[in-house]
Amino acid sequence: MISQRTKYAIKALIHLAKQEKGVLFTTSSISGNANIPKKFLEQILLDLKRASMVSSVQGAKGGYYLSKDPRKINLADIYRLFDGAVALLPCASEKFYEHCKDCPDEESCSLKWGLMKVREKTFNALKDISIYKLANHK
Amino acid sequence: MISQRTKYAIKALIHLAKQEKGVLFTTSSISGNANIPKKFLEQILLDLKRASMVSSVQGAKGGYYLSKDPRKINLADIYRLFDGAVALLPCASEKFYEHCKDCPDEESCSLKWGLMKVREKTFNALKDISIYKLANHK
DNA sequence: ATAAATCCTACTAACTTGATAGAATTTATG
DNA sequence: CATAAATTCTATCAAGTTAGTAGGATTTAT
Repeated sequence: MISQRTKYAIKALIHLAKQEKGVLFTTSSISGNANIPKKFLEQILLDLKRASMVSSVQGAKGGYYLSKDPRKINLADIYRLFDGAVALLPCASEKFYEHCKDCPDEESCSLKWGLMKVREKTFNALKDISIYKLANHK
Repeated sequence: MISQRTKYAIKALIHLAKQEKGVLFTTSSISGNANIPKKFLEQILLDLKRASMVSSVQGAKGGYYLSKDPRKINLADIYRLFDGAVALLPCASEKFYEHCKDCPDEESCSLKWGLMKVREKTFNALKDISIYKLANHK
């Protein structure tokens, strides 16, 4: 399951990607359009900014816009930003690897082996879905 | 991420699958071998029993054994039993479907469409890994 | 100067998770 | 038949996470 944060982030990015580029959107307008609590969305947009997916203009008449080609923003990136590891256990993770305390020998752990296979397939599936695809679907 | 419950369940099932069938294992012995807190494992084995993956013999000299062909127990089944939906949102789930309150039209929701594609790939990956494969790996 | 906007930090209620505890029940065995 | 060994069942709890709220500081167009 993805968190609300991730879900809202994706919806906000789709919203931005549907517009001509260069156009600014305020938190309020995205909030209203995508049905996301405004103050919560503020935090999410800031995180997306820190991750260089969006940029902002401060002050009156300011707002947010996509700062990256929507073909190059995909669900794997967004998922990792808010929810962390794609893998089902830290020991099977690429970006969030952690050693399993209770594992005597990770090399020979068949569970780790299995979960790494799952991770690869899930990662490919997530990576294949870009914001561009979502914004232009149908 | 999978919960500890799911992780322990898989480890316990692998342990049972590695033995000749018909042999009984007590909670204590599995707990010791697979490094799982005993009282916690008790609950997990009961859940696995209710799901017909294992059977038990009560009383002294009792214990648990695999009651299903380990080729037919896979990670998707176990995941769903303890952690629920494979899909990343309830609206994209097959077994745990729930309508999205904030979605005006699920038919045309591109996020749902994307997450269903991800769900299918993840599900196939999970389903492909059986307890038999894990128990006989390497 | 003012209003409109982003930016930043702290807080909190509700829920979930990972256990632990204790007792009831069942059954093999001496 | 008494006992010990095992499953079965239910309740409880501490710690962490999530989803959101609150309030203000800062920036900038007009």
